[in-house]
Amino acid sequence: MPDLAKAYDPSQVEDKWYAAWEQHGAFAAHVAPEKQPHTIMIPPPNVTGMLHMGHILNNTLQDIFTRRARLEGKEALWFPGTDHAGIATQTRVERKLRERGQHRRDLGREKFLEEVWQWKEEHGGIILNQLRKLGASCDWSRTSFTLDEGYSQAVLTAFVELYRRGYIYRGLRMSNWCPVSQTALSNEEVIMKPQKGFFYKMRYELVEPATGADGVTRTHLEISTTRPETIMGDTAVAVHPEDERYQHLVGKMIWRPFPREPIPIVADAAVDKEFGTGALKVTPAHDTVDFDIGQRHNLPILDVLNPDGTIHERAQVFVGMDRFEARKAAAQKLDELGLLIEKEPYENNVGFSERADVPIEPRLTMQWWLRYPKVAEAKRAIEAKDAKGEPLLRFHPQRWAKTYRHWLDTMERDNIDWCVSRQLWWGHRIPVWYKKGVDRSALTEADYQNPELVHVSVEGPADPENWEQEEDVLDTWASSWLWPLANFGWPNPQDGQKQELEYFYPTSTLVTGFDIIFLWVARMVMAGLEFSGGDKRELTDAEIAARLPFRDVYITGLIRDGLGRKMSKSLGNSPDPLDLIAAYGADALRYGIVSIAPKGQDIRFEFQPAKGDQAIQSPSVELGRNFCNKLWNACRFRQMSGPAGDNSGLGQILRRIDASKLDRYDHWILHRLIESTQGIADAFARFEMHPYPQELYAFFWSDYCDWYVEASKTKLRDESTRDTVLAILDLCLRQTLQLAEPLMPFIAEELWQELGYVGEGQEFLQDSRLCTAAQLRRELAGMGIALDAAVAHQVEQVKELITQARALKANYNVANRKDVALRYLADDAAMRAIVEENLPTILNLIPAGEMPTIEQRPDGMPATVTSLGTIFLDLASAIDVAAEKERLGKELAKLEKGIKSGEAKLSNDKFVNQAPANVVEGARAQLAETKAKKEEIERLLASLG
RNA sequence: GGGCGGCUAGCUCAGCUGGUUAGAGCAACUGGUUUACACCCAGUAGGUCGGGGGUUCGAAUCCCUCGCCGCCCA
Repeated sequence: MPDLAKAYDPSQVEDKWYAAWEQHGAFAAHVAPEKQPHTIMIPPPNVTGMLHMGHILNNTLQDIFTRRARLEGKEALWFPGTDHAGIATQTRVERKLRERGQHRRDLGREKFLEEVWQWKEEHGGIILNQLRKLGASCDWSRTSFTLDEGYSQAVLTAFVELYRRGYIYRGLRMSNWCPVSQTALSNEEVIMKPQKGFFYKMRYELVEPATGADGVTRTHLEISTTRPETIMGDTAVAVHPEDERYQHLVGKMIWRPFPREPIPIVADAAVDKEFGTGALKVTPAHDTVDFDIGQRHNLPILDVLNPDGTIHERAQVFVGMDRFEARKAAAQKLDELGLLIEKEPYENNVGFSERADVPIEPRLTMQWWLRYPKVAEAKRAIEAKDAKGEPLLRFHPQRWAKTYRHWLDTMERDNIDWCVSRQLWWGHRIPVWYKKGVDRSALTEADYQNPELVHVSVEGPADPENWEQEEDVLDTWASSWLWPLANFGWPNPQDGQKQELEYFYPTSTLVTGFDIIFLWVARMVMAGLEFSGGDKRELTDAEIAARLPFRDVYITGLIRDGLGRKMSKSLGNSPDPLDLIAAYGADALRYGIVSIAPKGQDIRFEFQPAKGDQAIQSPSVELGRNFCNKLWNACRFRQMSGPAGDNSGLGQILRRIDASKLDRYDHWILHRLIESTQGIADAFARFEMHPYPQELYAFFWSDYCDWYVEASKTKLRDESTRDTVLAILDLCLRQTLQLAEPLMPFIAEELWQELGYVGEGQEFLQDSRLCTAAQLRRELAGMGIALDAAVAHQVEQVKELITQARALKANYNVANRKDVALRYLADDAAMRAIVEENLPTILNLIPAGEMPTIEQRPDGMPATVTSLGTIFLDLASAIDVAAEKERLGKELAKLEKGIKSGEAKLSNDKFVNQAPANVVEGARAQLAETKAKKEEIERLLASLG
């Protein structure tokens, strides 16, 4: 009796093995010079985050790459950790304080940070434990956090170095301001969203009426805007210098309606003549285009908004009102003044704060800026080729390199700098100190270089009592861009870390979503190029290759719901992955998510939430669960089929095979095993994970279970072949478990242990080594088993014959009769040999009671024509001649179509002469086979009268 | 406005540098439980590969063009 239960139950298996792996330090990686390193740095999730479907996909893939590398004998390190997520975490703690009626300023900086650390301690480990449920084989002993002591040193060092190298400056510039978080943001954290609003057409009164070239005298100028609440900040009206309608007005004054004040009309090429009325109200404090116009015309900057988005006293009207309330109020006031012409519905793109999800305000603020280093080198990384002709930095799928490239081009062309300061407390405080009493807003560029006034260092000034530290902290991405470096102790490696950095860096593969190619991937590349190695302005290709933080970037798609919508909390269309694990098991979820993840495309994940006592449901995860169960039961069948043999290694299993006892099926399944091993290896080499579960499924389910195991049942009853067949089953299962382990580690481990595959001195499946297709072929050859592709092809023909026979039975409604009598007719002796040799198996698989070979075509029997000959179904009663004729007629038409196309091709001299010989030969062979079938069907039809 | 994708069976997608008569899974339909698995087995049906043009002996595949759909950057 088998030890295995009738159905696979992941709950009995998963936690047990994860605990065992962790206890034995199975995922710990060490410097091992004799082995090739394989390193993956986890994209650090937010420390207070929760696992969502995106994490499942992303981390399953990382685990697959890591576990596969282990099986290939590499020293595989998957480095885990979390990100302090400045805005997100601070916002959550502030929300908690608000519930207590407090504000962070009430506590002061230090006390507030204590609160955040407290929150981090309570909620910080959750997501990492969730990853354990998924089976993630991270080296947890290394778990890192971007605000750890050592990591912080690295972040501050990077800042100080960049400052020293001249990449960092402080300046009053237009930046993206989030009125909710009350901090500046970088361009990359602003999401453009189409927003429904109104386009207000209004008129401003000219101080003096003016007569144009057309002789018409105007008293007003029409202007359109989507933001009337900024009228109070207008310091000019601008028109295009070549706009004939307005040329006579340039240089004149016009009344700002409220507060009523004359402002100039200027000419500026930035104005779009075609847009709206072609006249633009200029609010330099609240729009980047307007700011630039203001700079060109020396216009005053009148900021009428408070940091929280309410109206400032300077505006004189609507003071204290929220900006959106003020918009309505301003429109109404325009109307009251008779200045509003019309208000039409309008949709435009508005920048939203990624975290707070509110429209950002372009605002003139003092911030710290970083000129991106090594932009040219970052571009060369995808262009320069290594010795094998591959790019130094590879994106998978490759097209994402274009996106990466496009962003770098824009940064370079438009001189866009990175705003790295944040007006937050949770983060790395900028390591800059100002001499007490210094007016910071008055500091010049030269002052910043004067150590008497400004101190920049990691340690801080020696006399801190005389200095005040900068209040701002750094953008979280300005810490995570050092992730691959800082985690190995850069810039001050402690004991042993120096070798670690040398060994594990550059890392192998980065797995991440396309949405952070700019935020993270490109910046990590630049940080690696700038810091991994000495201070050097320009790098050679070899230096780029050595400094890059990773070689391959695997870009995943975005998970959407069944309707194609982005998954979000507010829509409630995102399943809790832990519910799915509870319902189906982690392996099933991993299988399901990888099998629906096409290359780099968005992924639709269908599911039905739990309802009543009905657990959560998902078709793709169900597929994974079914596959697990199939794997389980195939192993269960193996246990039931005979006593266990020595399975402790590939060699031990091979020695149990008697090569002389192998038949066509054995050759065929071993051939397929090698093909699948190769197919999966190819998928890994190309970084295409979609074919991986498919190949496993096709081999294991469709070939091994549906055909080989079924065929082997006859031979298992025969004492003379039994041991050899058992050894082949063991061999196939062993290789399958190894191939499946990266995808489904839990069930693979359980079955590996259960079937006794654990080798001498080994503990887990991961301690074994995966044979390549070539090695496997060699090992088999070493045992006198030379696989013959022609023999494998014959089995495909036998499969076709069986399928045809089954279909014939089904057509006559005797599909489930096992005792039907068939007749077999073939002129070709070779064909007959194949069929007769395999007859017991064939009869078993059809199934049929008998199928003697006959010499004469019998009358009155329905038949089917296969590539190995004709099969007749002997029905005791007369057949339905009309129905049989119709069926054969349809088949005949299909064949004739094939013949027509084949003949057309072969009668074309150009095809015969120009196409490759094997293609022509293939066409000939197929035509001959199709013709033979057709002729046979014609004979059958004739015999029906 | 600039750029990047997608359009193949009812649904989700494979079909890579052009080469046999276009595939898979799911769903549908028919039939099945004598002991690996109903989380199963066997079978059936379903596509003029978004439209049009071109290159070629040969196009789902390459080129042009048009049409939708999605995303990114302005």
